[in-house]
Amino acid sequence: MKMLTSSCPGPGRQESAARRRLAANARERRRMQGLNTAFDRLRRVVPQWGQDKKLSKYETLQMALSYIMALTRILAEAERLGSERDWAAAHCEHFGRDHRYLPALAAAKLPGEPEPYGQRLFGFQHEPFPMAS
DNA sequence: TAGGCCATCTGGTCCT
DNA sequence: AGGACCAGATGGCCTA
Repeated sequence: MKMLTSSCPGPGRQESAARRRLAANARERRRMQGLNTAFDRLRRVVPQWGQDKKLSKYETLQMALSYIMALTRILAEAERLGSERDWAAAHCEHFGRDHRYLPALAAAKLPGEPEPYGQRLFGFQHEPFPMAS
């Protein structure tokens, strides 16, 4: 005797499948919302050249990568300079005493400057990911 | 109007 | 079996 299988969907089975699909859709929506929340948090800590337009997800990832690399370079420089005192002095020399928040600093445009300060200072630019063709 | 970006749905795959 | 993750398809919104 053959049992009922997926090749013979009864009304109950169809209903169950539809319910599971809807549940999966809802989970996927929540998952993507979580991902977008994470992107928003990342956007807030990453420099944004010109505050007018929100970075796209792709741009956010690129900017985060460039930013981390820039900060890594700064840390390496600090190590090279030796003591924290030397580093602080060098930092003030480069950035001025009142600049403590790097993203804002990096994104800031000086009057008459064509590009943001950080971009000029760090050679800060997009380093595109290899895109699948 | 074309192109870019995004949200959502959907089916497939892998893991527990 | 069910959940998480992923990628493709689709349609909506916005901007140049």
